[in-house]
Amino acid sequence: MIETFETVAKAIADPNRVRILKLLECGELCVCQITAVLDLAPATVSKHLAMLKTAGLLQQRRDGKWVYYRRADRDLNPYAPRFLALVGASLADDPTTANDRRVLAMVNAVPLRTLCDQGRSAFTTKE
Amino acid sequence: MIETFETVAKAIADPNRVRILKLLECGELCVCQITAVLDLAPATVSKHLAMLKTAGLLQQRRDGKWVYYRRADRDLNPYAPRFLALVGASLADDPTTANDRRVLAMVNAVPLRTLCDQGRSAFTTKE
DNA sequence: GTATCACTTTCCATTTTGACGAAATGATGC
DNA sequence: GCATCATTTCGTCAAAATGGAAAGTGATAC
Repeated sequence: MIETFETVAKAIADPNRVRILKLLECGELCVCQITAVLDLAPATVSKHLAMLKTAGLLQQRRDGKWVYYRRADRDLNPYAPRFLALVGASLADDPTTANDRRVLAMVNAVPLRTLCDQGRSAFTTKE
Repeated sequence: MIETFETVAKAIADPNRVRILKLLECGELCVCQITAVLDLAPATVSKHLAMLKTAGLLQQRRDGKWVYYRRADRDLNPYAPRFLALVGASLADDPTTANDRRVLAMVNAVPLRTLCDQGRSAFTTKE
């Protein structure tokens, strides 16, 4: 019980994982899109996503080569919904959150193929 | 902002600190009482309490030699109330929480002086 | 004043975490 | 079959977290 609680609490206790949760409030995203916004190594993002999934906060869906993550709708962890609600009610006016959303808009403007090929430079070097 | 959030989230992400928060739902407690229930070194408990206080989850009060901690009533951290509510709504039927409350009852049955002198043995070796 | 007591701070050892590159996986497309 | 591509797992490292013993603080009692 308390171990289950701990798993979710620890999952929330990292700023990059919270950024991921805030991003996914706008809808599901592919790993390469999340990677582009966070500006971290793919391996790092993948591990964060795995932890959030283990904590029951996220669910996974594969579509061809791409893997999409979204906020969990079924509750695999009894504490997950409460934590998701808490994150949802927090950081609405946080600068990092706001900036991530701005970057996400640029990411969304680029086709997935281009994004995977060129990574961040697909939109940062776009005058 | 997100750093402030992170501070509280990290404070919650340790089982012993959650145990402390659950204990303090019953009312304020002296450090030696908390130490007796958790069965950890005083230095360790003190450090956990300091972290919870820094996170804005707890407040402190000195009464003579004794220092009492209680859940924060003023919000020093904007996210603290939400986290306190979340913990309050969780782990009601957790075995660790239940056992801690049982031990707390025994601790409360012993005068503070005796408890500080003898520590845990003040009630564990009471046939 | 000094001694004592409850607690806190300062180390230090051990464990855990977060990050990345390199190699492995698993699906697509030829 | 094989090559390619998005993602994951593995191995490694530095940084952070946990726990406790020892020293330090600050209040009480004499």
